[in-house]
Amino acid sequence: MNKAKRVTITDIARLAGVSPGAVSFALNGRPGVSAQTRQRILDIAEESQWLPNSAARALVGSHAGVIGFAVNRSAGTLGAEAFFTDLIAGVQSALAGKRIAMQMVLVSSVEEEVATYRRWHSAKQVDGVIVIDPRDDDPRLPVLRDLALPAVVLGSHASPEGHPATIWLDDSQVAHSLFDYLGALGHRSIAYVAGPAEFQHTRLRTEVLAGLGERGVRGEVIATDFSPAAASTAMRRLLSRLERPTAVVFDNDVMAIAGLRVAQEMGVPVPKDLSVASFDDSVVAGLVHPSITCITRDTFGLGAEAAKFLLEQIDAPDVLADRIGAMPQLTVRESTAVPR
Amino acid sequence: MNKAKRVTITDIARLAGVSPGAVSFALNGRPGVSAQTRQRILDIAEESQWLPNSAARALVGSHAGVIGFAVNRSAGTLGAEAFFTDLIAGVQSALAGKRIAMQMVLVSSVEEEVATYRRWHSAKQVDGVIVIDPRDDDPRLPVLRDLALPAVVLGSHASPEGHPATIWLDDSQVAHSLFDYLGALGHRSIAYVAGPAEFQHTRLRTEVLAGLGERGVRGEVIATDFSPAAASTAMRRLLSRLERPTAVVFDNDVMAIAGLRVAQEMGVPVPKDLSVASFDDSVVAGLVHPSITCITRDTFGLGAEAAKFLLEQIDAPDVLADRIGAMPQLTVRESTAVPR
DNA sequence: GGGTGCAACTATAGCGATTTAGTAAAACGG
DNA sequence: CCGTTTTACTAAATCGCTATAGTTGCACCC
Repeated sequence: MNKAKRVTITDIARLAGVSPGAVSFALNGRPGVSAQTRQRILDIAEESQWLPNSAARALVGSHAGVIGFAVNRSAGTLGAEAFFTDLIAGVQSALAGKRIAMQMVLVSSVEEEVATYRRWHSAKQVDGVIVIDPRDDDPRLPVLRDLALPAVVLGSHASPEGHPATIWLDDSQVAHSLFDYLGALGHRSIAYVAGPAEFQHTRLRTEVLAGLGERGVRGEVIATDFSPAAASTAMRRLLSRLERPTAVVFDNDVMAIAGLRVAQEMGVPVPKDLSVASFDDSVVAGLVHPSITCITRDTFGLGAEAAKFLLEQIDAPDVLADRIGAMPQLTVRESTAVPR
Repeated sequence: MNKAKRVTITDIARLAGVSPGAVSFALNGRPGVSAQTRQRILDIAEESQWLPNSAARALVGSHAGVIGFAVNRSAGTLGAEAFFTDLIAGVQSALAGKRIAMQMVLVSSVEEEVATYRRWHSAKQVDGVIVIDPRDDDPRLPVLRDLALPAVVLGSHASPEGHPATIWLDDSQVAHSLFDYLGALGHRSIAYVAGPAEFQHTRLRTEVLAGLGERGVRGEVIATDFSPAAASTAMRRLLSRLERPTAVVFDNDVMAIAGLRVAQEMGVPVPKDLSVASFDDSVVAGLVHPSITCITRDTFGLGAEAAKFLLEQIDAPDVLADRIGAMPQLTVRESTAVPR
């Protein structure tokens, strides 16, 4: 068995004939060694394939070299939505090359999420976290503030400026761009099959839809748990009524696809008799037939920006300036049309 | 600003009036302290919300408390496939409760993947890894063996038994269950739109299809990069020919959905004139119209099993007994039928 | 020429756990 | 009741790295 003993800075120090301290200076680009010695040390480190032991580094108090991502979704809905993988892929793209890893954990409640942050902080396991799905009166934000754990929140929330840093996503704008589009097409009865009511974006979207009332649009909201089954049920109920809505908007693409299927099963032609749209895009939304009109967000880019922002904040926790996320675009596809 | 100073075993030792060593014994259920003292220490630790500093633990040489997962897929195809999220969700389910985290990284080549394993091992960043998509002559396996890094490989590969441990997935069986089904329906010309040729499962499936030649089935393989665009192109080419295949099988569900759309665009009724099937299932595959006949694998369960197996191996690296993964099932849906 | 400054290092003290060796007191045994 | 084992601890080393306080040696300058 290959023992593969790990190379430490002490080994390098011995090889270079200097003290471990000098090696540390050299490897971290700190003053305290001559250019010549520094180069010699770097060469030896390279040759002997030295890699820093992250545990030791984390212990001495600098960085853990890890950012954390706690996802509060059931395992089932996780796999269905492309949002997470896209976001993660974006985060990874920003982390590539840097010696920073991402730790991910699935939690099943906000309480558990908060506990995870506490544990991560206490165990010095992560340097910062990415937080999604802000809620009204979000219990996570004060905790992150208390722990002084660097964080980037994606979305819009009521918290005052400052920690935690936020990439603001203007959900009202987003809701407007989709609902206004449907209104402009002539739809006067729109149903919105939403996710859980406690999410901030659900509330904002609901408000925007309600706001269209002045313009003669009757809106209706059905809360679900994001599952395709719930979407099917909602759709079936909507289409069984005498007064059907002429457009149904879903919170994500999987629910929209589920809804689409129900419409087809019930013989309701889309988009002729019914328009369908989704607040979330994905590759598949553009591939099904009819393809689904969606709000297209650069989730990958968002993930990358979030990671970069987080890293900046970890480096300089005091320099805080919230950012505005890229505005999502409306992608009109085949599933929406002028109502009959 | 809340300083939130971290509690260490030294603090607990002081509070309990014992030495840090005794606290360590107590907290780890090791002999060396009286039952009474142990309880007192545990109580104090609980009260003061002590949590082990994982960096310190990793440094002394026990465990890092982290398992690693390096995914070699482009960011784009990652989000499209539910496989990864399902697998990850499964892994997480097995890790929940235990104090073990999962680190994930996206790599873009096998070389980079190998380098990642080297780095992880050298930096003692992970205790073990999960390896997917085995290849012919896989360069990763000898490296893992050399590093003696605990690992679990998912799939079938040519390596002799022993390290790394494997959960064998019988891809020939899987291929048989799908291709034989199509053959039994009466299909005599089957196209297989596959992933990259270097994957072991691509080869095995190709072999099975070729084997059907004796029974009068003409098979044909088109290699792609797993992207829906490539699937569309392949499908368009297949359907433009005079002699169309009567069934097309895709390596994953997203490609199948892309192919389905092409068929619909070209006015080829599915399943009447063309059967479509996929080697990978997902929620969406069952929701599109027509729903797609798939090989359904309990990916979530597989992830959970892989994680459990890996943890066992980390605990006892010498006790190795490969396992047989659960056999995937054929899920017949609307997209396949007797050919005209 | 002796004080001052600076560059280039070394020595050493942690960080928070684990772990081994050592020690005092209690229990045991004949 | 004395020698031996066991119990219940403490003291101290250790992991790999960082950071701070020295310690040289050499140039500079009035």
